Amino acid sequence: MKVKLEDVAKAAGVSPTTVSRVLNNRGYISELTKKKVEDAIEELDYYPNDVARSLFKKRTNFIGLIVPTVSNPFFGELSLYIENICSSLGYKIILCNSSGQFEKEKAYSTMLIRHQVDGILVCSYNRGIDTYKYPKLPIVAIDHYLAPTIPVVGSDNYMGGKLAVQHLIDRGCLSIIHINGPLELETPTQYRRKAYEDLVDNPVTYELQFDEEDIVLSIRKILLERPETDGIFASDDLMAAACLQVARELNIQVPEQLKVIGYDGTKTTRSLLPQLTTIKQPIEEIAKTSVKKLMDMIDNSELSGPYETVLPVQLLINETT
Amino acid sequence: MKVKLEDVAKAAGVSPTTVSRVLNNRGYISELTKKKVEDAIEELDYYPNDVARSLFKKRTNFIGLIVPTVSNPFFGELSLYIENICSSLGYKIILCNSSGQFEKEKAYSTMLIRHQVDGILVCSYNRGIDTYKYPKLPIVAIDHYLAPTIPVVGSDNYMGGKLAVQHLIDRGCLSIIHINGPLELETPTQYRRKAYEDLVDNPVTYELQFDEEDIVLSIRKILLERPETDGIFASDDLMAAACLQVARELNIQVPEQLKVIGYDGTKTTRSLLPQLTTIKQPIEEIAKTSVKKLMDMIDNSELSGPYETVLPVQLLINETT
DNA sequence: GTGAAAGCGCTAACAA
DNA sequence: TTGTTAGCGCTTTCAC
Repeated sequence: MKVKLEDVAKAAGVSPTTVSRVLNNRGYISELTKKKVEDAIEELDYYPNDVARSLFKKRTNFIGLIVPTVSNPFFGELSLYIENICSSLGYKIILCNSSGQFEKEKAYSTMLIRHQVDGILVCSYNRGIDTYKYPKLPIVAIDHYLAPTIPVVGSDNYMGGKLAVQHLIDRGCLSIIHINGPLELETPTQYRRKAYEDLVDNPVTYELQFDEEDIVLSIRKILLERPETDGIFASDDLMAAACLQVARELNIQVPEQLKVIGYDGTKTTRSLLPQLTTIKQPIEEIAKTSVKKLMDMIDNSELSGPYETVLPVQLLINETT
Repeated sequence: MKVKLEDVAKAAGVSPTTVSRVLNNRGYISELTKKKVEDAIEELDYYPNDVARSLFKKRTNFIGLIVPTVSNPFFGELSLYIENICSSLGYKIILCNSSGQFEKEKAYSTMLIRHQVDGILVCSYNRGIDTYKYPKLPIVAIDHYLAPTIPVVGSDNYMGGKLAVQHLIDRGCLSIIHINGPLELETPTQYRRKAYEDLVDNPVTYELQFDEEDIVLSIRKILLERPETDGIFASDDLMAAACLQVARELNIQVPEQLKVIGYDGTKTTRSLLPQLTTIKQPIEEIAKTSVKKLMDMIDNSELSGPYETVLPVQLLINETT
């Protein structure tokens, strides 16, 4: 059996209450008793049971984090920051990779509620999950509009799209296409797309719904069909990389014949593909802001501050444009 | 207040036990009672409290996952697979990014024990964390030797190093250097390094202890100091990418003048940098095997099967060699 | 400065 | 087929 508080109490010759007091630094304890208890804890290698504690306190210090997939550089980096910040505040992260699937996300949200998480951070793509309406459950959405009552933290997608497309135009592109990826089923990229459509005369947006290999195939098809294309605004850096790969295969010179701009600008991308011109999202700021907002909601049980927070993005000009 | 089992019982006009039975599909219940209870659950929007359940059952279905950082493509991908598999088995992941720091990892392991996790998966780099000795706590280490009693799952690092270096030799490299990164403080890369040192006449290994920007600087310095270098075996793909970047800056032609091989071969790398020749680790297999082993330990409370599992790696030849 | 007792929400003997 | 009761390990009034 695991050693429990009662065992420590017996070993120290005091009551459970006293041990609890030592553990939580609460109330008056004599130095001597404190020492005895601490020795017993040490001696028995005792770890308090946080499940029991959570049950009593009605607070778990767990935060649920729902992302499409932590293997995507953007969400991986975001998850890292979020976890780090939460950890420094005494919160733990339950990681959920929804794959962008409605059913999965729904199952995860139910699971999180049953586990009594203190709050949920959602960066996934599905609307209409009514679990999120669970009374007084603090939720912050990242870059998505989940429901009218759920606050949103994100970066300026319209501005990002505008910066990207305007940059291509400035560089002399005359036939710019826009490529959207499989993960981007809803909200945020719509603004990037809107910016593109607002700035370009005959917008052509491709929505690629497939995975990796298919993406390369699709892009090859697109470039072969539209040889006049001289600019691509990809909705994320992975897409952009696929464009570069296809261009290499087809002997299209980048940036001379074709300019490519991506989106996200994660550290991973900047390390693996430093040539890529891209729109850099303020990932750490998004993490900080969303966690802060969630903590506010947890502590005050209501939303303070703005319903929506929009953080600035940045154009990183490199060699692909 | 949250609605609890008792509320459901009252609403359905039955005892708490009966509700519990319906919830767990245990024992005999008449269809009628079952229906009444289910209606009440629906009506009240009741979610069982898994904290209470865990306390009673002495089982949380939580698995702790300790990685250096989930933002690294290798660990990001590994975490995804691990979480997916665990989720399909009814387990939840508590994510811990240790940054490879001893103190952090120690704090995380204590936290996990206090939260009564059913097991821990460790892919971090610190030895001598005595928390891992906690009685009968199932632990599986990924690619690291934590302690003699903790089983290890990993890929064949020596073979990986050998494949990489032999490939460079086969391609005609005469002056091959090896670059090790900041995250790689211990075990697994040592075998890669050993293979390198076994195969090369005058091995020169650089251990870069700094972060991103410094790495590029260091590599530039190395290449300027050793212009005869015609082959680099980097200990991971990010390092390799930094080498390529420096080569570009210095106008060194890859692969003509310099050949570069990386390590890991994640999907992210293969998307962002498909030109890179690398050693591909069987990430999904590592995830499957380590979770399976952990589940065995949880269910049988002892280790079955081999203490160490070594999975095969694969040489992916691309354009940088 | 310390202890006794009740209870957090749930489950599982054991009875009925 | 259903209910009564005790208890998982902890914290916290309240009493001493």
